[in-house]
Amino acid sequence: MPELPEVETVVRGLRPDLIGQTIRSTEFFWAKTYHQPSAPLEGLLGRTFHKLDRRGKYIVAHLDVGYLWIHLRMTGRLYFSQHLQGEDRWTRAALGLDSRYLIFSDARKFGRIGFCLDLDWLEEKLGPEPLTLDAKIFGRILHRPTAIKALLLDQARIAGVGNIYADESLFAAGVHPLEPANKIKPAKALVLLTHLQAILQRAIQHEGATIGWYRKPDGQKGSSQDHFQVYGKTNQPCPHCGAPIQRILVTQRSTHFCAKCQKKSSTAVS
DNA sequence: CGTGGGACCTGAACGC
DNA sequence: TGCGTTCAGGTCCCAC
Repeated sequence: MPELPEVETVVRGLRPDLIGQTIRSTEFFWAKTYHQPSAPLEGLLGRTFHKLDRRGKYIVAHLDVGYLWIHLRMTGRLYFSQHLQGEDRWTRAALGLDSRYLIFSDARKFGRIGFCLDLDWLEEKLGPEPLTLDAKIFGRILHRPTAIKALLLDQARIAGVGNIYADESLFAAGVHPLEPANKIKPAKALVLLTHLQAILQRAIQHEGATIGWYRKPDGQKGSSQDHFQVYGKTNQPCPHCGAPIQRILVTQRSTHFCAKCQKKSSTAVS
């Protein structure tokens, strides 16, 4: 599931019900879900939720002592249940709260949960938040010959953008996904940043995109997928010019774009 | 230092 | 029906 808008939606959905709750028990049905290295699991017992935030694609809960973090990766879901085993067959962890469980369900088992006493490691790992990124810093990030799509996906450069919203933003801005970032002129970079932010904001308003596994904590689907222009639209007509949407691979990731609306300004990139 | 490939996993969709 | 293949919103690790 999980790009910035989906994670933000999950955080907003959980926040009112989680703040003030105390962790009474912890259960991990799939051991690897509890990320190592992490502080010992017992440290979570008796901890109270003070604040729930998002940083990039990480959910970060501020406890009275330390931090609980969760990364949904591809198929992670979070919801409340009266049952330790959750409501589906993919429950990997359960945190016992005051009167119910916070369930972590994750079909592909890629998701991770951890407990730490500081967030320095996270800040060292992640670039700035795209929604509050200013043009000057964005311009500095583009000062390298990397294909722009690869750069948008690099969490150490910008935190939170994933495959869908990278494709959608590049299309909206008319930038070819393989365009070397340092070939993008400042004016065009500003257009890209503006579209990226608008698209992420709109996706948050639509409560994320449900293509497969993603659900809001209340079990409902998001509707952001109804507004995609190019993602997953291979061979369908471009909404601007009617040319068929192309699908290529960029750093192993499926990439959708319109070859007519998104021209490369320079020669091919490897 | 950067990137390409494989690994980590399961399930859905599709071709035969 | 069933088998095989391909693909998936993410990230990590290792070889080059």
